[in-house]
Amino acid sequence: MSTDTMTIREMCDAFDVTPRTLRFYEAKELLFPIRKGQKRLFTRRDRARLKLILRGKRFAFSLEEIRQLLNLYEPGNGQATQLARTLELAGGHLRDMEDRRRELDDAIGELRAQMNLVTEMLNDVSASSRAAE
Amino acid sequence: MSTDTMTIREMCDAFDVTPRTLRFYEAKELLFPIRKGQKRLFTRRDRARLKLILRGKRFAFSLEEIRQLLNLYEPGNGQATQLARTLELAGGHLRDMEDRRRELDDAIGELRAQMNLVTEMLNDVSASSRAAE
DNA sequence: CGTTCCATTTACGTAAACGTAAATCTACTT
DNA sequence: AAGTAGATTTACGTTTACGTAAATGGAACG
Repeated sequence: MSTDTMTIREMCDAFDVTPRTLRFYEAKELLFPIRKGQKRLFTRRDRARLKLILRGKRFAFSLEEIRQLLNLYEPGNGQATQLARTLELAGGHLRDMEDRRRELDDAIGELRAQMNLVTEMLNDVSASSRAAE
Repeated sequence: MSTDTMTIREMCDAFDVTPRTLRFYEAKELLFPIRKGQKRLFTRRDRARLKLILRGKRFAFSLEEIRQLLNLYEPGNGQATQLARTLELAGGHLRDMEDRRRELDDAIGELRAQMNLVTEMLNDVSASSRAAE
């Protein structure tokens, strides 16, 4: 089987980010690449986390918010009270995302309506230009 | 009928932003409040734009991107070529938002799955603690 | 008329998220 | 052994999106 870990350059190519970004995320404790001598090796876990990080960014979550949310996806066999707390947080996050989904649907609907208006305006313009010949 | 315009304070209360933010958006040409003497008066148009601005921010658009997108909602009776260009831009934006919706749906699905896992873990923990009595 | 209360202007400050340059370090390669 | 090509470290720089403080300007109130 293949290496299962990726170098920093492979990561950059795969996710379209810079080395600086990956090191920055590591410094912020969002990623935990292992070290082979001096160099970083990114694991499957790092790749999963990076995917979630980039997704979070597209929805305007700060890196600090993302860092906390990442724990929801790795609730490392804790105490019952800890698991319950995780569920609580996840529930709040879920509601947040559902709200965003509604907002996004609204935005899409409004944009479509607006595009229809513009299309009509365009038809009118070209119709009147034909009539003027 | 009532004034139809709002003071800066009324805007701040209505949209939960600071005066600084509204002046900043005006400086960036995202809002165009009229002036009554020294003071700003925000119109219905400004309120519609602000709503779109805040929405855009929640989806990680930069103010500059938002400024350009705002024009899609006010295609001021231009030339046919101009309207066509607007439609083009709007189409791109629409695809972008539809992509985001798919991504958001994925994220919601994954989070729900994760919550189910945690719920099971929680059940197991409390079951084993009962069995230990 | 003096005070109080906002709004405005101007300008410097700040947090987040990296960019970028310089020096060091390996690891090959010729 | 010398070169070179990529990775790392360190540290200062930059952009975006405002925050914040100081000075100024009406206007409304007692």
